[in-house]
Amino acid sequence: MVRHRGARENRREEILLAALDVFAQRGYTGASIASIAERVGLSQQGVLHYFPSKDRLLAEVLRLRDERNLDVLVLPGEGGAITLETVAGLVEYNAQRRGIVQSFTVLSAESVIEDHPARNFFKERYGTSRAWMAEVIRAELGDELPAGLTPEQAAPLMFAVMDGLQLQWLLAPDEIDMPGLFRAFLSLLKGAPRPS
Amino acid sequence: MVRHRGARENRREEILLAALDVFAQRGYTGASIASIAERVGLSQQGVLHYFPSKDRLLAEVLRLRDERNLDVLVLPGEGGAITLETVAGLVEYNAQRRGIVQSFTVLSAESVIEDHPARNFFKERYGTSRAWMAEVIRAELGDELPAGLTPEQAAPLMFAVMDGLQLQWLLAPDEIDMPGLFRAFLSLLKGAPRPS
DNA sequence: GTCTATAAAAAGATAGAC
DNA sequence: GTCTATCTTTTTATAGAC
Repeated sequence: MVRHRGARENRREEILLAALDVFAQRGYTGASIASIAERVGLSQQGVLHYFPSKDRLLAEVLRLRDERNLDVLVLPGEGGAITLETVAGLVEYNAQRRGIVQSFTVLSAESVIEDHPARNFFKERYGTSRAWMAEVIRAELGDELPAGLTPEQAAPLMFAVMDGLQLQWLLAPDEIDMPGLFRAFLSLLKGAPRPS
Repeated sequence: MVRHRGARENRREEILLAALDVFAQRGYTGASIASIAERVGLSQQGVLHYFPSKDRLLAEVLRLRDERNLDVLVLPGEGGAITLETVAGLVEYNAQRRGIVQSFTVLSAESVIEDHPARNFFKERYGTSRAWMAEVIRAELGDELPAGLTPEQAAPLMFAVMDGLQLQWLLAPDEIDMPGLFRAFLSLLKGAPRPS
């Protein structure tokens, strides 16, 4: 690890954060390396010194964002165990990080395009996420959910609700109570009795 | 209405369909007018003759796609009434129109970007959609849903599930049974008893 | 490590010929 | 109605100076 003098100990991370921001505001296709460079006071070529291409920059941005989310997901859990409450907490956290949510929403949807550099990342990410979410659900609610659902069915629905709510919330933050609606969905899964 | 001779009675619609296709494959930002033009055997300027700008082209594409969906939604309903079964039918229909779904997924997510030309379209679209969906739910399931949910809460969840499942399905069609999972969510809403 | 210079391609849009 | 020509801007990326 090479050390540099001055305030700029880690330009790389600085660039990654700026890139996440710009991708959020313009999407991957719409973002230019130059605009990212501007944020950190570099020239376009200065950025390309750290990341050989735009594709690679995106790849590393996604890895960073995943690490951060993992932090939020795992840290509050007791003993590292993820619960449905932890997940609800993540949604609450997201409701206060519009930029992060927006970057994720735009990039994941963009990734369905053929040959998109992030396509594989998101495909695998959803695959593994569904797997551990099914286990979280099973551990907490058992094998039999309301209406005969299985944890394996509930898991993709969970992420669908999260993603879909994010989209509506980004478009109309005042109309959509994202955490509240997510918790409403959770209570549907838990089969809680009506308060009547 | 001017009439032209030959097979090309309506170039405009031809272009709109091609544009929908290209937007699906590359997103709005990533799509070029030239690539759309190529599909219909025109030059870039040939397309610009019918639509003054890329923004306007997008606007008309979205209007077209909405009309089509409305067809699917309303036609099968008896007497024009939309039911939850009609909505499930729409999801089934979508599962066989990957291109359409992809264009919607990419464009709607892109639209959350500031100053995106489709932003207002989607914001209003979701707003009105949630309103009529809440009424559809109320008409069919009444005012009290499982776990104390209201139709006004269920409506955004419904669209969230639809959109979120589309994303996962586009990335992994073999892993995600989109219509089946949507029906599973519906049964959750209906509070159907477990088949045990 | 960061810059200037530069290449090479592609984009949206306008003007005007036919 | 469709084209060629052209303008202007922007893009990613390379080469090489300091």
